[in-house]
Amino acid sequence: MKTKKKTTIKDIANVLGITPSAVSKALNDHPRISKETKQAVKQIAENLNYQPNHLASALRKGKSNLIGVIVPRTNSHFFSSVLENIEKILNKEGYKVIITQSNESYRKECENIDTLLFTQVDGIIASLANETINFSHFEKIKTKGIPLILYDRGDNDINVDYIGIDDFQSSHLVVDHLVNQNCKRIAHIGGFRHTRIFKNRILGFNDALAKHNLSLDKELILEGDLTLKDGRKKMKKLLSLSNPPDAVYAASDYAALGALQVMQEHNINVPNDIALVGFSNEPFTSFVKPSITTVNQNAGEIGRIAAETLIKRINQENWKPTLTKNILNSELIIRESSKKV
Amino acid sequence: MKTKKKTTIKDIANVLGITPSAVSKALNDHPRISKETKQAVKQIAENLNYQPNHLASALRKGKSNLIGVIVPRTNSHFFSSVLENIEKILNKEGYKVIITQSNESYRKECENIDTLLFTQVDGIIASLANETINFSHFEKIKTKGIPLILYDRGDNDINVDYIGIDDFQSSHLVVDHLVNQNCKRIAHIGGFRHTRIFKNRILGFNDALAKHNLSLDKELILEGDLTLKDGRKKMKKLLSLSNPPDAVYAASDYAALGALQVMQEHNINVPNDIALVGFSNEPFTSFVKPSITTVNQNAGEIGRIAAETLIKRINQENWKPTLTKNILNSELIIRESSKKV
DNA sequence: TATATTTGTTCCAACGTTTGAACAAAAGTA
DNA sequence: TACTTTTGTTCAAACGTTGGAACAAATATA
Repeated sequence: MKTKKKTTIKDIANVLGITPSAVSKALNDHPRISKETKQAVKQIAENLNYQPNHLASALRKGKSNLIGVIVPRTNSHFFSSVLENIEKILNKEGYKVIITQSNESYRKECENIDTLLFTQVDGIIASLANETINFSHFEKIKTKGIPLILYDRGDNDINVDYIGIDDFQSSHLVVDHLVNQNCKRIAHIGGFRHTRIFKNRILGFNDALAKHNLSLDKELILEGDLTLKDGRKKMKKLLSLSNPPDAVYAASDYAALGALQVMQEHNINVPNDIALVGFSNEPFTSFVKPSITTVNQNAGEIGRIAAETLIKRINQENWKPTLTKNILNSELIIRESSKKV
Repeated sequence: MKTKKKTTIKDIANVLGITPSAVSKALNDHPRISKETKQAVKQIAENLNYQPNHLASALRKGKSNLIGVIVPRTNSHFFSSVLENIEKILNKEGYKVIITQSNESYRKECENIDTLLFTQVDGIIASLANETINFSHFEKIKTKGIPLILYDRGDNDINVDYIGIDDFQSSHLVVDHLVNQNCKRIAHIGGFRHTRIFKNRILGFNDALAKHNLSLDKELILEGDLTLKDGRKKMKKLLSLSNPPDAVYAASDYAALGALQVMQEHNINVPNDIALVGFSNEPFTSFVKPSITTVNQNAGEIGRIAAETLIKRINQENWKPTLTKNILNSELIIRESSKKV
C-alpha cells in the first residue's frame, strides 16, 4: 500500500541537497536564485507531483487568495450569470472563488459568513437573502478589515460598495411602456418594502404614475414574497376588485408567471385585456405563451464591476469602507405579454 | 484609525495570564482544563471577538473540515436541490461546503479541482461536465488520498463511489407509460452517448421497446446536447420524417420544451397527436401549457447519500477507492403532455 | 506519614511555507 | 592587493494552533 504522505518543499530540498527556503524561493522565482537551481527544483517538483500547501503559505503570508461569494439562490438565471462573471474576472487575477448559498434564509446567511471568515477569504461579495432585515452579521466582516461588496440586494446601512441596477428608473421604463400601450389602470405586484430594491421599484412605480397623471390607487399595489404562488394569489385579489387593472407590473418573473396562469384560467386575454410585465429576464419568460415582457438587469456587468471593485479594495491600503453606489441602467425587453394588437 | 489586527489565542492568554495552549484546550473543551478557566477563556474570547484561525488549525491538524462540491451548472433545479441536501448533511457533521461550478466545461472542471485541492478540502463531491470524456484530472484527487464521490454524471472508469438514479430503468418507466397511452411509434431525443447516463437512457429505451414488441427505428433515436435549441432542431427533424412518431421522449426537460414549441408552431395537438415526456422535473415543466410529463430524479436522496457516503469514506482509515454504485429509483410524474383524452 | 492518583497547567515541538538577515564565495573596481 | 559589489545560498524566526510530555499541586489511598 503506497503511503499517502504528500510531498513538501522539504522533500524536494532533500533530493537536491539544498535547504527548504532555497526551494521556496526557486518556486517563487526569487531573483537571487540561480537559473540552474530553479530549473532543477521545478523538475523535481514535477517528478514528485508536488502541490504547494496553500494552508501553510496563506498562514504565513496572511493572504489566502480566496474570495467568497454569497448568493441567495443559485437556481436563478440572474444570479448564475453574475456568478459566472465574478469568477471570470477574479480567476484572471489569480483569485479562486468559493460560493455559498443562503437559500434566502437569514440564518443560512449568517452561517455563510462564518464559513467564509473561517476559510480566511481575502474578500466577500454578497447579495442579501430576502429574509434579511438586520445587518449586524455583516459588521463582523467589516471589523475584520475584509473588503465587502454587495450586489443587487444591498442596504445603505451596511455602508460598503454596492453594485446594482436603478430600480427606481426601471419602474419608469415599465410604466412608460405600459402607458404607451394605452394602459390606464396599472397594478404592481411588488416585493416586501423592507428590501431596498423592492422599495425602490414601488417608489419608482408611484413616481412614474404621477408623471403620467395617473391616479395612485392603493389597492393596486400589493406586497409579497414574489414567488409563483404569491403571484397567483395577488392576481386573484386584483381580479376580485370592483375595478380591476388593465395592466400588471410584477417585480419578479415568477410572480408574473403566476399572474399569467390565473389570467389564463379566467380566460383573460393577455395583453389585450390586461397587459403583463415581469422583472429579471428569467429564461422562461421568453418561452411561455404569451412570452413575458420583462426587465433585464445586466447581470454580466454587475458581476464584472463587483469583482473589479473588490480587487481594487483589496489592494487599497487602509481602505475604510463607505457607502459607494454603482448604479447601472437596466433594459426593458418587450415581448408578447404587453404588446397590444 | 483602529488597528485591523485580528485577535488570536495568544491575546486571550495574555489577558488571563495563562499560556496559549491552555486557551486552546479551554476552547476545545479539553477534560483536563478547569471549569473556571474554560468559562473565563470563553468570556474573553467573546469580548475580544475572537475567531479561530482556520488556516492554522487545519495546517496543524492536517484536516480542513472543508468539503468541495463541483456542480456542472447551478441554474438547474436538480443540481440546486442536490446541493441543498449535501449542505444540510455536511453542515450537521461540522463540515463547511464550498461550491465551484464547471459550467459544463472540461477546462473549468480541471480548474475547479485545482481550486479545491489548493484549498485543502477533506473530500470532494462532483458531477461531470457534459464536455468531459477524459478523466485523468480526477486521478490527482485520488492519488492525494482525498475521498471522491460522484453523483448523477459519473463514469465507471473513475472507480469511486457513485450515486445516481437508474437511467436504464427510468426509460422503461417512460416507455411503459407511453405504450399504455397507446403510442406505437416512440422517438427519443437523447444526449450524447459518451455520457454514461445518456447512454443508459438510450439502452433502456431500446430495451423497453423490445419488451413491448415495438420495432426499433434508427431514425427515431437522435443524439444532441439537449438544450432547448437542440430540442427544437431534433423535433423539426422528426416531423420531417415520412412516418413521424406519435410520442417523443426527450432526455432533458429543456429539449422537451423545445420540442413542444415546435409542435405547437405546427399546430400539432400534444398529447393527442404526439405525446411528450421530458426528464428531470424542472419547475417549468409544471407550469407550461400543456404541463410536461417528466422523470423526477430524487435530488434530495442523491444529495443525502452522496454526503453520507463521503463522511463514511473520510472516517475510513486506509480506504482504497473502488467503484461502488448506489442506484436509486426514479419516479415518473405524469402530466398533461402525455395523458391522452 | 509516605506513596499513588488525579487535576490543572506549562512547555515545546510541530504543521509547511515564507522572508529578511546573514554569510561566504565569486566577480568587479580601484 | 585591498576593497566593494554582486550572487547564491543558508539560517532562523514567524504565521496561529495543537497535543503529548512534563510537572507541580491538590487529593486520595495505604
